[in-house]
Amino acid sequence: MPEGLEAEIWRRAAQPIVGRSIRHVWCDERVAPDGLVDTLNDARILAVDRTGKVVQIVTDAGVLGLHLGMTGRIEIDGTAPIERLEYASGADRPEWDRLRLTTLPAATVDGSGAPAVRMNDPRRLGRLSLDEHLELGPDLLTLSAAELGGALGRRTVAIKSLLLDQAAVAGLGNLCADEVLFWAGVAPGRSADELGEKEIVAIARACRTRLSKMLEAGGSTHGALSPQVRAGPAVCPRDGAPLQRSTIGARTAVWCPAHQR
DNA sequence: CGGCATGTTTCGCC
DNA sequence: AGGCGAAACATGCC
Repeated sequence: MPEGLEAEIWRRAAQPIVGRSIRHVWCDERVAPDGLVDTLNDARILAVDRTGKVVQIVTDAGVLGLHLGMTGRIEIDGTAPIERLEYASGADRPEWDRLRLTTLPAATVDGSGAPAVRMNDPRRLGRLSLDEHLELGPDLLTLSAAELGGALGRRTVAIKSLLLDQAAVAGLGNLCADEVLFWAGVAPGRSADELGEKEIVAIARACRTRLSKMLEAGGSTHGALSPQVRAGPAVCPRDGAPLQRSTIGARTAVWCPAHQR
């Protein structure tokens, strides 16, 4: 599930660890930069932030970045804010753990000794970073028409590909990009530079309004184009026309040719 | 077995 | 130089 919405859910859920000290760090060295463990041991957690899809644990010794990839999940104090991933195994095997971080004080909720932060990622496309400089576009939840217009420029890529470009707009993934275009009434394959002002306004507005609703509903899978709708032959939830599946930018786009033009 | 999956990075070609 | 598209990465599931 990890798109910007999931990262935001995890960021919120992680706030209880702010103010604690890191007692022990373990990580899968294949997905972490050298020196990460030594740097973070005994550091104090100052904040948990989000930049695009990246959850950032800010400490007085450095910023730990959690990139979830396609199948990464986070547990806080032994509790998973998002229980299961739509396009990943329902299993949760210890050998898929990529980060275990314990704190003082430890979790107070259940006294189970569970890590304060645990990242589990079956597919191992996710990774950890330390003091990484991120060059990302404006955030998906607050995107303005002016910001989107600036990102479009003279780009000739499909608008959907541009929305997935993290340097253009930060935090959108495949599901949210389809969802936003669905509500904005714009076909995903349209060249970015040929969009009119009204369409730019509609896309930016759809980001702010629809994505906020999806966030409160539970994340990227809670839109009109849910995984259930995407999976099979389905009709448009808005007008009943047959939905179309296309490959755009090497990803599957689901859209309604009747109202997305 | 083939194909597909919420993501990013890299490579070759304009 | 920089935009663009395809391929690669790693793994599980249907």
